[in-house]
This record gives sequence, structure tokens and C-alpha cells, in this order.
Amino acid sequence: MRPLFHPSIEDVTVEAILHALADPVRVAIYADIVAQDCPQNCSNFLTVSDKAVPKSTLSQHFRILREAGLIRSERCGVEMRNISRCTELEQRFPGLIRAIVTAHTIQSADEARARMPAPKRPARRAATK
Amino acid sequence: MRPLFHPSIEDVTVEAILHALADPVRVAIYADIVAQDCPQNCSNFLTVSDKAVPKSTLSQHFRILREAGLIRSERCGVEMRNISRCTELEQRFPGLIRAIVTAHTIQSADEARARMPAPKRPARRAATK
DNA sequence: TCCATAGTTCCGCAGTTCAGAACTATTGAA
DNA sequence: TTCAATAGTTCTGAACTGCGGAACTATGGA
Repeated sequence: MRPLFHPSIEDVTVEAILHALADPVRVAIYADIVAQDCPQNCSNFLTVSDKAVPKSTLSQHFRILREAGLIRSERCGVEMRNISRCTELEQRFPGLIRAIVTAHTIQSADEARARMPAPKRPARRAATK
Repeated sequence: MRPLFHPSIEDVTVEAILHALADPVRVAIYADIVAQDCPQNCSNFLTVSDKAVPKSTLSQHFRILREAGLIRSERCGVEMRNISRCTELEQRFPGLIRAIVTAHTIQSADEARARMPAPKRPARRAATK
């Protein structure tokens, strides 16, 4: 097993970050890692957005996030602890990560709304807003 | 020739945007289109960052930018005028486009600095470590 | 020592991207 | 009208990339 590679922050490229986060599964995983304060292990994500993700695929996804400089992974016993490198990234590319995670949140909310069964409207008279 | 397809703004996805801009040629083209106020035609980009880009490849790149919702293209005589859809995008995903373009600018500046021939330092009496 | 758990690597298939060649569309000149 | 020039698109095969099942490695208990 080759040792885990983490690029130093000045070697991190915009292209690698965007490529890593251009995948719906990876962006969901990453948004979750950013949201949680404590390290997440890989197998927390064996299902993402109610879809099963095979272990091998998951492993690749984590490698791509790691090699793009988005997360830091360290082995801890039998598991892997993954944390985001937000602070470093914020220094290098101010606003980038937050904007992407926010955009992802907006889109997820839209999708959730679109999936809503009956888009019950409030009665006309008592308008919200 | 099929007519040009432009997604409506609410159909634009973060994934498509990130995928489109995860390519060094495309992000360079897009940053340029955003920077210029007037529409740009495709063949302005037959060379990007001093590298020749084949016409067919360029055409694909523009299609991807267009179908991601990043630019609007319209035929104007024999050429194509391309403008960015910044304003709409800013409404849908606030801060996203600006953060990406800024990050790209930072990185380009870094790369330019790294290519500098002699990184002349101010003479520091003692040796350089 | 053996097993369970967590993750990685290998590998074939499917899908994507690249770039050259041929094509279409529009304009302007003869 | 016809022809040529310009700008961009589509087609196509070769190269590349990504997904996921099977086999593997590493670690920690029993």
C-alpha cells in the first residue's frame, strides 16, 4: 500500500479542486466533511444521497479529494480519519471553497423542493412575504 | 447544424459549472470572456496561454461552456459572439463565479512568477540558507 | 493464530475527450 | 449566380478516464 499523498498547499490547483468537486458524490461527501467538525471515516459514506456507493469507488473518491488538496486523511487504527483543509485553502484561494459549498447547498435545497410531493400553496389572503 | 442550446438558469448545475471550469483551457477562455465587456468570438482563442488549440477542440470547449450555462453564444454573420452569463449566475449561485475567476487569477499569477527566469532577491548580506 | 473490519489495488468494460478531416453556413467579390 | 474565404460544427477513431467487482493489505481484537 502506497503511503497517502497530500499536496502542499502551494501545489494545489484550481483545476484539481474543481475537477474533484464536479462529481455529485464527491461534492456531497466533501460538503459533509466540511460541515462536521470532527474527522469522518470513509465508511460513513457507503450511502450518499440514499444511493449505495461501492467501497472501491469510495476509496477512489477519497483519493481524488485528498490529492486535490481538499482533505487530509490519516490512518487511525483500522479506520481513516478525514478532515477538510478549509483553513489552508481559504488562505490560498479566498472564498472559493465557501462559494462552492454554498452553491451545492442551494442546489440541494432546490432539488429537495422539486421532489416535494404536493407543493401546497398558502391560502391567498394570508400571504407569506 | 443543430441549433445552439442554452439551459435556462434554474437548470444550471454546480456540477456542470465545475466540470466546465476544471479544464485549464476552458477556464482561461472563460476568465477572458468575463474580463472583456464586449462579446468574444471563438477564434480569438486559437491560442490559449501560448498554446495552439485546434478548431474542433475549441468548438467542443465552447459547447461545454455554453451547455453548462456559463456563456451565451449567438451567431452574428459568419462569427459567433460569446458573452458570459455572470449576472444570472450570480443570482443563482452568489459568489461562485467570482471566486473561481479570482482563484484562477491568483494561480496564473503564481505560475507566471514561477516561470520568472532569475528571481532576483534583495542582496541579503549573509548566504541564502 | 485466526477472524472481522476498513480501506486499497487490480483490471476489464463503458463512457469521455482530443484532434484531424470533412462538412455547413454566411459573406463578399467577380 | 457562382466562387472563394472565413468561422465554426460534426464525424470518427485513438487515447484516456472512471466505475465497480474481486482480490488484496493493514490493523485490532478474541
